[in-house]
Amino acid sequence: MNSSAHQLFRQQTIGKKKRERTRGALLDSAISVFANKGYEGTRISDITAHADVANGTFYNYYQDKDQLLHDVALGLAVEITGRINEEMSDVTHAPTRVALATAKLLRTSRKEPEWLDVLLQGAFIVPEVQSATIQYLRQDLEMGVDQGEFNVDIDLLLVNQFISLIRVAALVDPTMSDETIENTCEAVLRLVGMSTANAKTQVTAACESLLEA
Amino acid sequence: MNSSAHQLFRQQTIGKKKRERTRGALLDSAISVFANKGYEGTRISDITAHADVANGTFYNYYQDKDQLLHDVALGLAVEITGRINEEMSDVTHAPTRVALATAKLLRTSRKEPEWLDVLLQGAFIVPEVQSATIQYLRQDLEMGVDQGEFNVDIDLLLVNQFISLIRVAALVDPTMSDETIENTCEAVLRLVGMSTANAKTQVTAACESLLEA
DNA sequence: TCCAATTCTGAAATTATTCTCATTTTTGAC
DNA sequence: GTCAAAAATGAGAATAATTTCAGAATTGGA
Repeated sequence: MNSSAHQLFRQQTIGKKKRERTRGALLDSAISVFANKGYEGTRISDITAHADVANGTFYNYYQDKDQLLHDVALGLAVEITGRINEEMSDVTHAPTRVALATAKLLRTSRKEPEWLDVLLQGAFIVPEVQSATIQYLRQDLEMGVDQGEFNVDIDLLLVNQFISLIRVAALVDPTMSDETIENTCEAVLRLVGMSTANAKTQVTAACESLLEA
Repeated sequence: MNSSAHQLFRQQTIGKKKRERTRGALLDSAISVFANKGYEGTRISDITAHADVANGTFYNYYQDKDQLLHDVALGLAVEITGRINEEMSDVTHAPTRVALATAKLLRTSRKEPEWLDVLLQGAFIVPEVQSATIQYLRQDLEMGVDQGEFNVDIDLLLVNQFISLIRVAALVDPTMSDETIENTCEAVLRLVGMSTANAKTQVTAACESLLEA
């Protein structure tokens, strides 16, 4: 086994001592297996087989699947939100930020479909991952209201509605076509109270700036 | 066991011969157990214990959990969509239909939280249930576009976005408060391209007509 | 009421998965 | 290169869930 395209955690542990490298292999394998079989459907042995280690090795690192999901999903949350936020540090217009963040997130999912899948599984199971995921989003939404661009109350329901639109995109179109990305960006802007026309304009602008970069 | 509040399938099989009554008990128990433990987390023995029958009895009716979920979710889909459609047969204004159907669905969920939960689980696993669920919704959405009220393309992505907003309401607020219902109705109307103000108006009207009935 | 057909039962066989730990192998500091 | 510490191994014990089926119980039509 060990045929993952991605190498997120192994990348992060190159040069470190063996213990961390094996942990990285387990985490990377967990991403692939959770994404393909679902968290509930995954057996410990699926992960050790994928990571090319013996079954017992798992227990040198984690007591159960839950702890593994926690680490994997939180690691993904930090990685993904970190990258996106960094790339948007100079954008101050809330609708642009929201459209850009959504498009960037879905583009990540096109390149690494397993990442978003597992991140979202984690966000619905591990509270800590949910908080980490929601945090940035909420800021941008409130910024949009302050700027008079979004016309809606920001509460937990809205934030979860937002996240569920992201999830649906990955579910309906796992290849994550440009069309799906744009439609989803427009949908989230409509959700926060922008007109269809206005949403289209913002998304077109944001997606163009994405192609330049 | 056998402590369910609801009795959907047993109700439908009263008077029928034993075989159908036992099947009804299994189906009702499946609703409760699937809702509380999730489909993946449910053991055959959880269902037979809840239905107060022996373990082996399950195998007189189904070969595996999948077949049971199919019957349960499809039964719920028929029951729920049937009821709602019947009650709206005289409503021809699309935004009213959509707001009303959403509110009615979420009110069902307040009374029988397990029903919507299991229906939605089924809709994401059993294709036949998905079709049954989507069918009516799509008609109303297209009607809204024809009437010039909805300003958006109707495709599979949009329909799934719609359903995911329903799901989120049940997830975020299992008690399904009036506030959650209204907020969700407004959100779906914004999703299909209505303005925040317009959506509010439609939802207020629809919810009032709901209180009269 | 009777009794053949139907349905249910639950102990036990089967299959699946987790978890342990004595032993072997590898690591990396010196 | 040496060697004590660290890590990995994998067979098998423990636990868990599914599935079967011969016999017991129940049903409902006559």
